[in-house]
Amino acid sequence: MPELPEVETVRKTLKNLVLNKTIRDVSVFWGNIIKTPKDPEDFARMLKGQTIRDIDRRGKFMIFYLDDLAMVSHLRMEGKFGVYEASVEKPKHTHVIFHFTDGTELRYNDVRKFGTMHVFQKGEEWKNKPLIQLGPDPFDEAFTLDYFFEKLQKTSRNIKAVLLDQTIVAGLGNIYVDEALYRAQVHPERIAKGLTKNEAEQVREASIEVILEAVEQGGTTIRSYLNSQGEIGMFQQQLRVYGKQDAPCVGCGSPIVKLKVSGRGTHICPECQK
DNA sequence: AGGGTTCCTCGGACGC
DNA sequence: TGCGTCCGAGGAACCC
Repeated sequence: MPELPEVETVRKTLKNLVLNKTIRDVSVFWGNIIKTPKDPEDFARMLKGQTIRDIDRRGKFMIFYLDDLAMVSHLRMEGKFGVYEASVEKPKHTHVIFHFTDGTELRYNDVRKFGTMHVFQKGEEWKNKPLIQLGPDPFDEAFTLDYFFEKLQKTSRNIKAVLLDQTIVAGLGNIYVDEALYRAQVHPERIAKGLTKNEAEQVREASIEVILEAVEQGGTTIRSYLNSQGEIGMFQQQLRVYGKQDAPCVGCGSPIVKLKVSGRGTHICPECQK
């Protein structure tokens, strides 16, 4: 499940592979992935002849900058980008292919078909969904304690739901929220407005710390995540609660418990998180 | 405002 | 034991 650290790792590895390549044509095999413009043929027409100039990222979104366009891509659960020679056989679940003029192609593969792509004229990407409402990255200087604490005051949702809300802070998903709340020793079902300012700061700092460590480690590979060079991440070795149900807590030895919070599988140490 | 539903496929669990 | 069936996993848009 690509969250910020996995998307950042994909961004870095993919950038080396596609920079300055020119799109000759685009094939879309599953149209629902293309959200803007609505018609996949218009999407393909816009991209033809454009050269990839940069790849940026905000939260879990990658932003491909071309000559005149910005392509915003979300991998959701299982989306993957890879660059191949056109002669290499196309595997199952390849839904979009960007054919380059040099005989290679950028392929988008996604078993669940949940990923999305939007193309805008450059500059329009921040004025439209999906980027317009996105909050800051956790390590962005805009993610201050005052900002975060004020957001917490305004909602009766639990703290886990708030951390998963991409309009508040962008990039945390189920894995890193569980890890951050464990490190902050805060129970995921705590009502956001009930946290003290000190607890909010613990949560904020733990979120930043977990995300930075995971970026450093090239992300977390659970089941299927690989970067664009086919390499796994290493952060799964640092996980303390996610997927660790029944294992002893590294802090106190009590068994890690799995429960459901806001409809999500959630992992906690019931002794350490209050 | 916030909870429920939807998208989609696979693999693991379950039943016989 | 082996095979078929069912359901959970999950991010975010959309609906009420």
